[in-house]
Amino acid sequence: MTPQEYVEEVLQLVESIPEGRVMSYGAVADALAEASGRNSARQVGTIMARHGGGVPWHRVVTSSGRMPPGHEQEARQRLLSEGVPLKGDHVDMARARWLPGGGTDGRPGL
DNA sequence: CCTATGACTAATC
DNA sequence: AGATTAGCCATAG
Repeated sequence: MTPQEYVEEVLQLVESIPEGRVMSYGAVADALAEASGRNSARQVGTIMARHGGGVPWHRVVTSSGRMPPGHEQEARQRLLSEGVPLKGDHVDMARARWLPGGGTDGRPGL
């Protein structure tokens, strides 16, 4: 698994995130750990910073629901437009968190 | 090989 | 709830 292939995997997963849902960097890293062998939230963040253009990067936030520095306003706008549950200036991770392969919405209970 | 860095995370204060 | 600290880990020099 070359670094660029890992990047492709990350981008692919990010694109698979449905509207109104988000994933944390750690979740992305964890989900791709199976397909890539590595896992680290920082890695995913760095990859998004470099290659995040072209995918709905705003659907990827920190575990606290914070948005990438320098794009807070941008991300907030997009998330709001897509119906992502926001909690003031950050994403309501309790509701917006999404996991791949969870079916159509992946939301357990609630 | 060692050091520095970063769109992270979790624990404390 | 915001700020700080320490841990983590791959990439780049």
